[in-house]
Amino acid sequence: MKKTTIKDVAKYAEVSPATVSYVLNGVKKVSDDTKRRVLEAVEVLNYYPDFTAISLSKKKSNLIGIMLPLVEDSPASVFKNNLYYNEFVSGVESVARNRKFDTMIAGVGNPEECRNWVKKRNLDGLIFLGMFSQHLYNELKALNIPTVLIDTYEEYTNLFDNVKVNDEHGGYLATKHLIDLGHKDIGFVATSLISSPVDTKRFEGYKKALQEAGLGLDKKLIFETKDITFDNGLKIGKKIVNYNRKLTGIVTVSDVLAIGIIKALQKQGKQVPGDYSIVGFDDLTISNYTTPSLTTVRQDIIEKGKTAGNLLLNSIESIDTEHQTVEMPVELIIRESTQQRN
Amino acid sequence: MKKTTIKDVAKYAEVSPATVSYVLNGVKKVSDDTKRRVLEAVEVLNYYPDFTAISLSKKKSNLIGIMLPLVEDSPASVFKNNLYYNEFVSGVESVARNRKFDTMIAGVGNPEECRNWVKKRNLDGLIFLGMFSQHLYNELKALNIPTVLIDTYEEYTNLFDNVKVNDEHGGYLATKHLIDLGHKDIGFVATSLISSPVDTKRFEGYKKALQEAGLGLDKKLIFETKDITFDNGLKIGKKIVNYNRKLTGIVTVSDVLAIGIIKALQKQGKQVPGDYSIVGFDDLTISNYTTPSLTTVRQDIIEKGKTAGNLLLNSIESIDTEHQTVEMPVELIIRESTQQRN
DNA sequence: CTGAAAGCGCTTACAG
DNA sequence: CTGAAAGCGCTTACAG
Repeated sequence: MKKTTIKDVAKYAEVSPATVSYVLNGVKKVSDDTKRRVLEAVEVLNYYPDFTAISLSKKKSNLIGIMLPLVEDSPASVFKNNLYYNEFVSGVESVARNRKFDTMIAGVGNPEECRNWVKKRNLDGLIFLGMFSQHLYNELKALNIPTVLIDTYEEYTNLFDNVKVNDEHGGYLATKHLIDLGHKDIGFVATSLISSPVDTKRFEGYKKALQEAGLGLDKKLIFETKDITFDNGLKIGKKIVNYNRKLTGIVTVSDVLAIGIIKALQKQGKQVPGDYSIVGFDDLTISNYTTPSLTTVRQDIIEKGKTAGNLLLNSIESIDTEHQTVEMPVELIIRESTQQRN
Repeated sequence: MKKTTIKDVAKYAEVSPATVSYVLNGVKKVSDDTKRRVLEAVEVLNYYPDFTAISLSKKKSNLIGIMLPLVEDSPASVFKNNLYYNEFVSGVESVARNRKFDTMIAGVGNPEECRNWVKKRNLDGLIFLGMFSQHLYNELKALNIPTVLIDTYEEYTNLFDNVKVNDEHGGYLATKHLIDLGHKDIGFVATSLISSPVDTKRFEGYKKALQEAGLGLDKKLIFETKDITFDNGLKIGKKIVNYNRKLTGIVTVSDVLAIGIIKALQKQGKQVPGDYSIVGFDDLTISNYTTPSLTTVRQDIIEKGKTAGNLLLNSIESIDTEHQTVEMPVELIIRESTQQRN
């Protein structure tokens, strides 16, 4: 079955291919009569323009890329551990689809790889999910294509569009909630306070809440772990059970971590929220599934993806010309993992 | 920064663009000396061929598509509920990447949409995740591009490559496990035994195990629900608590359903596995996170994605010319949601 | 308002 | 072994 091309349409409508292109692109004033004939031909022949050809001649692919950190040579494991990405990608995809863009996903190992990918596929724009080296951002800048960064606080980051979340407020809400429930010995679990600006922000909120309540900051109550995995949550949970410090409330930087901690506590015969009240962060779909279900700071991740997608597309279509930073709101969702202190 | 093209390389190497193309494609015998000069030029100029152009002239895009059922006009909600898809897509992506293909994801609303997408983007192959109408498959056949179907049992399905799982054996393993633990009153929870062939197969396994053990089949112990969601699990769980039939073991067609059921049982003050032993299906990442963690029939979903990807790419590259059906193995993973009957 | 022609960056018979 | 030329399916100054 031979593919219908613009020539076929032109022939059928008895005009030139150029004219067909004009009406399809809404460019120039084509007479109504001609327009009608072309549209009819398109209809009859069931014609759909070849994006590859359009892409080549317009130098625009209608394709955006979402870059993920590459682990073990494939984004697979990232997806497996980080339920968060999943929903984010869906959000982006959904706005892209509505605006006639397709979206591709790729893991980025090194800056060269990223650049090549953009060149190879003529990507119109990029969304970066996760943290990358400054070197990469320099490359990006040189590439000079619309780019939006997610959850970055680094300085050189202002050169791009940004979507982030009110992390400080999130940390504050979680901590305040525990304080309101009567907890006084509240721990904070994060990946790394120095290398993760996001966690640092949340920590600021934690400190602020403590301070407001006249509670001191006990450095012994701060737990750091390498990255956000269930297993790391497990480890911290075990540590907490045998800890030589009083501790009844735990603020966490991620649901997955919180779930791991709860699981470990339960295994050691502890009750949540009976013995420990725990707050997560993100409100993943699964936070509802666990027992106890998780009290958490919700960020609307799909909405975040949509926002990033719209920002990017606006920039591609020159609707917004200046770099913007959008901060998404955050909300405390109270479920079963927290309760009044005994 | 102007893009480096094949002409630039040709000029630098003092050959024709055609020759550059030859060496890059390993076609025809180019003299070693020429080859060396070309390769050097490529290196020096940091040249990467434009896939868009290649795609247009070769009529091959090095792009494969994964089609998902479209819910609410976007695949977003599908992803949100079906943690399964997520891992599958990662598997496909990972083999595609290794074989120099990129992969795109799209929701498919109707057959036309699907066809247009293939034409628009010159997709080389398609993977279908989920169930679609026979009408769609007819369209597909007409499109005549390599296609692999996942988990289908319908007859017209033999016209394509297939990847499925040993569903019957899975149902058997789950049921046998409960029987071995002393359970005699074992329920079966599925979506729809008539409209879902996958569930029917698993049900066959369930029946077989009962029969082998000399246990009768009680139709009152079969629960059907519309689709696989946590909420539907919740509903069935509630129903089970107040059921007028003895029931201590539950075989389920999905982890998400099982988790919902457990949650509902726990809410009503029941113990799992104390009062009920429950077996899931899939072994999603999160099955480890719940309390109790889930005994389940594991299918290696990432591996399934990889298999589908390889099948598709083999077919695209004419390595395999005949339609194949691959059946993936299944394995019982015993965790905390099942125990000896009291 | 409409069309001929050149161009986007590659590939591939064909000729030599 | 190498290259000139036509072609893939579009778009877009430019001319009329």
